[in-house]
Amino acid sequence: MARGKVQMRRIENPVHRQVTFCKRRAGLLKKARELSVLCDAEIGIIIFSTHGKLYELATKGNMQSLIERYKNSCAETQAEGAETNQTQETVQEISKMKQEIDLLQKGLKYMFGERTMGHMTLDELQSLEKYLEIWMNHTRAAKMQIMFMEIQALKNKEGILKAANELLQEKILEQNGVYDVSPMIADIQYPLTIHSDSLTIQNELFQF
Amino acid sequence: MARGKVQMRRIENPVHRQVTFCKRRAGLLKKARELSVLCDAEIGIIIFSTHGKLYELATKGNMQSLIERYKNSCAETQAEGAETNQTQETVQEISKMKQEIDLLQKGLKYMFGERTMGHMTLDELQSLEKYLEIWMNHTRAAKMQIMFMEIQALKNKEGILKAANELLQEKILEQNGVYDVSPMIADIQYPLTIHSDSLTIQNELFQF
DNA sequence: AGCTATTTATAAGA
DNA sequence: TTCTTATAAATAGCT
Repeated sequence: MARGKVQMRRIENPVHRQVTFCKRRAGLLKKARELSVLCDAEIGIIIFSTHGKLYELATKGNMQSLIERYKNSCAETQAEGAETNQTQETVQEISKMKQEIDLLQKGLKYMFGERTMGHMTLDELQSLEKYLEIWMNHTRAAKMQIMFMEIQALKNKEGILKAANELLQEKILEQNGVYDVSPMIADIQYPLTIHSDSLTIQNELFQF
Repeated sequence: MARGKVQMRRIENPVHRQVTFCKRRAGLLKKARELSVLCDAEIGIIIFSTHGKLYELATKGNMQSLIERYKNSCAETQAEGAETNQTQETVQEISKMKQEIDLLQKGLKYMFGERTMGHMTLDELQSLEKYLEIWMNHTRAAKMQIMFMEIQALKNKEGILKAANELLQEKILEQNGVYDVSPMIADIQYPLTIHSDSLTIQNELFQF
């Protein structure tokens, strides 16, 4: 496209190919981001280089949620058993978050649109993004703590229950030396469905 | 890119946006095919238009196999359930975070200090803070998911243990009708100390 | 990694 | 949609 037309076939010179890969890859991802912004589209790109190195882009949310959406959109219902229930509710949460992200993007455009964005280089924007990220840790930390306490409480509960189980088993063995109770735990079916109450914390944390 | 520079923001005119979407989508897919041929790369593109219509491209094989390859390639990154307990590392992480917060505050002053901060009202700053917060959800979401899975796993464990307890208590009552075992749980001391291994998730979540 | 001469992509208009 | 065309972007070949 410059200094000579290029033939649409695999570039045989490895150095030349690597350079072109690098340049065009950057160009492709830029174009994708532009299309996403200009036309409000959700775009995901996965690139594997000749030697298997992965490059990816997901313009909204993450690649995982995009792939989920893709699979849903393809209507290829793969019966994967109970594990699908978990991801399904998670996907719902993610789409809810996507709405929040859209809101933000509009907000940020309002805040920065004409004032600074236009005068900032890509490097500056990347730095800004990093600063914002670090700053938010401060705000998040408090909310995170709630979650850690929740986890801790659950782990404590687990410990208590395990100890109780052991004592109860000992008690049984005292009373009946030959009866083996350990298979009892294995018999209890593992509950895979995420119950709505387990998502309460999530909702609280995303309210501001 | 012709007959006038275009601003990188959502095109508000729906007709204009649709036309641009159509043109740029074609351009993007063409670029992807070119890159794939020239550099022998495997490329997959998924595009969802504003109204959810799906457009896709997979340069080698089909999208399904590409997604499989993608997941395999990602699997390396997702270290699962590595709960190594190291209180020292946690402390180091916290001080590292404090440094990052300081860095950020300096960075923000640099970014906004003389340019816009001085011209922003308190209301504007508060709005800004809120927007930043919402934006960060995007980045956090993936990490949050790990925590929710952790919580879910613990709740499942709890459920199993509780059920096991009940069965064990029933068993005891069967064998000894007068012995009351319920106080046993209350007798176990509640562990208030947060053990270091429960903070491992925190470390992972604050790494970028 | 930068630098241009060219080729491409595409915004606006028809 | 599709075509045209003036212009903005991307980038091939070199350093």
